[in-house]
Amino acid sequence: MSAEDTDTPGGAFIGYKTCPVRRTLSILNGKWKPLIIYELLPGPCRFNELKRRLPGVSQRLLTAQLRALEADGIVDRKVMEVVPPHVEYSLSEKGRSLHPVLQAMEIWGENEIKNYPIS
Amino acid sequence: MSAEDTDTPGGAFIGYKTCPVRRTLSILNGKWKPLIIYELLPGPCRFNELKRRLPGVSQRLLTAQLRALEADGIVDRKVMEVVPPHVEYSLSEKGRSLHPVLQAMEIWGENEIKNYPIS
DNA sequence: GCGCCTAGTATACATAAGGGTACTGCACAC
DNA sequence: GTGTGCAGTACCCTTATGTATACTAGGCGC
Repeated sequence: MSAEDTDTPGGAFIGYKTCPVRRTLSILNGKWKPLIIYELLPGPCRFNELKRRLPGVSQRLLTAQLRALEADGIVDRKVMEVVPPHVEYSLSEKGRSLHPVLQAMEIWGENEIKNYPIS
Repeated sequence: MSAEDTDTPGGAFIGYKTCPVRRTLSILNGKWKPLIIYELLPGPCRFNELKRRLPGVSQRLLTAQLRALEADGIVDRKVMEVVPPHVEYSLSEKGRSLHPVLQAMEIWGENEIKNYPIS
């Protein structure tokens, strides 16, 4: 990494402009973001369905991380103006391009669970 | 993911026992951990050299994340009893097995930087 | 024998990120 | 009119991370 891009106005990663790993981490740096992307890989999903698929996440956090992913162009948010409200989240092209990263995580985790099962 | 492993005593990931992605995230969930592993991939490295290679990290954080990675069996810590002190960090076999994950992140980041350069 | 060097460790304090729960407004079922 | 589902928002609290400083122990210059 070059030492020139040491700017990080909003707490983003120093060096995300030039360091590939930091650039990727600047997108995936939320606790739930990789899991959200992982759950959206098969196809679009509504808010509460996503919440059910991600045990442990709170509404507040899920909203916040979805908004961040939307701002980064990873997730698309489609609002149907009906009652009850219907909001559909899906991966953008850029989001789908993260598939190999999530897949690598999945493969490593599968191997870990197989070799070192817990309780 | 099954709903049974909802235990997470110390703030670890719910479901890390059975969900592969969560299992991987339970190891990589620190802001600097992926970068530390990335920097250690080429070979062993001393503390201050690591610090120099990771602009933006503080001594305190680097120490803490190295200890966490050590506890997870990702990083080996070798202390030479000399003056001045000499401590060498390196990846364990388990740590090296994370190479594909870091590589996927690197590739994605490279592509991003190429397609969407910043300033 | 005093101050400065290395390679860290330890402490204190501030801010950022994560988390829990209650609450909204509207429609539908009962 | 009570309960349920949807897609959030508001409020408050706990971890995680960031910053700064002081400390270890021996060796070196003077």
